Amino acid sequence: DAPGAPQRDPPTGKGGPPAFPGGARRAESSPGSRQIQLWHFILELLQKEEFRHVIAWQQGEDGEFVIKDPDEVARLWGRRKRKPQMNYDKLSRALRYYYNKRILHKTKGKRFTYKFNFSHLLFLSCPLWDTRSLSGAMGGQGAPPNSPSGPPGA
DNA sequence: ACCGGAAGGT
DNA sequence: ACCTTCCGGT
Repeated sequence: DAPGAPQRDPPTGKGGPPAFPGGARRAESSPGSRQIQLWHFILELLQKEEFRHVIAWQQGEDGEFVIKDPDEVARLWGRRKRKPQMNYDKLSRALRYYYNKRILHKTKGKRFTYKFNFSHLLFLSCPLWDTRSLSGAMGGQGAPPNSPSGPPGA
């Protein structure tokens, strides 16, 4: 398959989704089809051999990856989101918003290099999960769970 | 290249 | 909420 291929349009129900009373996670349109998030897409590319010339894990550093072809990653992302005017400048701004969310941070001094905070991602997915039990298991092809059903807590 | 504020879109 | 667009500053 092709991660750059756009997703099918989910049938929009009528009325639209009103704000949830609890302020908790409401479905964007329907429970199964939320919009793809950038960090999901990045992981999607990273887990496929066919894109190793475009983006790849940095050897030796846990969760660190390097964008080898920024223009191509931006093109694929724009294709997925149906934003043909996407470029690396805009994509990287979106990545920068992840800094405060503690999903990503920049590896300073290394060009086009960022690092996932897997511990934080796992914690968001499952707050009771003990990350110490799999500290060594994420070098290389770490495959984090696909359940970002985060408890807001706030 | 990289940063982060500001406004806008869905 | 999660980006997209734009842009002045480093």
